[in-house]
Amino acid sequence: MPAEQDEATAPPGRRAAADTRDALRSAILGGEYLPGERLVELQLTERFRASRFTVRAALQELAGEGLIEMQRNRGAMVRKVSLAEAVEITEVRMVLEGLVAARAAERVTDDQAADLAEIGRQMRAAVDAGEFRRYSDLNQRLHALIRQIAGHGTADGIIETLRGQLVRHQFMLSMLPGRPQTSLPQHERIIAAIRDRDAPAAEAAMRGHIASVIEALRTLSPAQPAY
Amino acid sequence: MPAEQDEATAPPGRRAAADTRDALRSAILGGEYLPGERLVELQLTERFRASRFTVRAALQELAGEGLIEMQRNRGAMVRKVSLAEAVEITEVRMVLEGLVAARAAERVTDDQAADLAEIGRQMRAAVDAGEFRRYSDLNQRLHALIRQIAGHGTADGIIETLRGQLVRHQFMLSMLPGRPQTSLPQHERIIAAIRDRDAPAAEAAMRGHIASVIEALRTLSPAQPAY
DNA sequence: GGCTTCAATATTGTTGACAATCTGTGTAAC
DNA sequence: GTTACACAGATTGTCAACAATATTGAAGCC
Repeated sequence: MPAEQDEATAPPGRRAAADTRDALRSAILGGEYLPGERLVELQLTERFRASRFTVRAALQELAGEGLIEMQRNRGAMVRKVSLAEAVEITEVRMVLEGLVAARAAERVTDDQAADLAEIGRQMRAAVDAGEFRRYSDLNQRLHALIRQIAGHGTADGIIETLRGQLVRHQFMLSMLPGRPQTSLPQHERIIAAIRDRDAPAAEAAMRGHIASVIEALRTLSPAQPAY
Repeated sequence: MPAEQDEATAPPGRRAAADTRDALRSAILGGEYLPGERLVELQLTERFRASRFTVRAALQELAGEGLIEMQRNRGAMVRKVSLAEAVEITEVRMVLEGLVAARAAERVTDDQAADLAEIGRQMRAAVDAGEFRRYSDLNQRLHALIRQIAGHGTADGIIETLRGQLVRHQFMLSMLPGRPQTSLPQHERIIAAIRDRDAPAAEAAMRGHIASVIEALRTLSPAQPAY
């Protein structure tokens, strides 16, 4: 039953709504549209080979995710996230990921604990080798695995939405010298607490980790545009 | 400049998109559409005197809020929130309101502290008088005031969204006998901690309060439909 | 020169119609 | 009696055209 059209082999004709939404989100997250940039429906129509109806539906969904802002009769633009907002968003992530870490500690299986430990080892190797990009990828995998172990759909969805709003800031963060040396032991503490099934320790470790991310964010203040 | 049309005096013609969304949300929250009930676009068109385009936009927004679910080619229905999901949602609220309470403790002014204390006194009076409805209203006002003091837009928006998903469950909760006697001292602890500018205590008190809500939720298990 | 006014243009808001898909019912074959 | 099928009705998905609104630039006035 070929109910869903294969995206790869889709003819040069129109795109489905979900495809357009995903493509536009990737373009925004990939930095092809900068914060504050206007998203004109006609242009998107041409770029994504979709009708205005489809484009508009995609814009509305992304507005719901906080990636863009829409004003009546004035169209959509990529949302600018101020430093203060970035801090707020990360504070929310801090408590949510803390909740998730605690729940992961309660539910982790031996196999999953081994997977966590393996990521921890690779992280240390990456830091030792100075492979920052690889460390950043592992960082994302670690947080994703913890969320998977926790199986907390509600928190997971919110965290994922918030993460999208911060791509630009997080990119700047990963450029900060000395971050890996600071965060590696924090990650290791998180892994250890989950392995030990110590929920309060896991929550505390995760919160401490993200609290230090917030501090680092604040040091970026000058790099932030005025508005 | 009468850019915005006055809702009250709006002619019997079409409704604006935002109005339709708000009206539909109120109808769902007010229980006029039950969980699982299908929301047929044509019916909504007639009820809200809006075009299908407008109705569809409203449905998409409410889907983003988690109030309804949309399936391709199968339309929208009011979301059923299982007990497990209600617990998850309340867990998220627990950590978010904890964050907000801590921040309120850091930022509260003397005037605001006095307002909090006044609500606390009225709560006690309402419990003593057995006025449960009034106590429930005060409960909502208390949480709202704390969030206003904190001024944490990101957490605030998420909490508000989650609250909408739980109206039905919270209604059942307020019917539980003995709840006010349990929650009143918890509320008083929260107020005292914020008044004392003790952020960690405020967070702990708020988390303890909502944790007991979660426990109460779990006792509702048999009242919950199978799916 | 700077400010207001006004028209031209660009862009978004909305509509009704048509196409695609799903759902339920009745019929026929086994 | 049960299953498979096909058809009809209901419902959603998409489109292109039209209406309403905001923006831009130039002309006129002080």
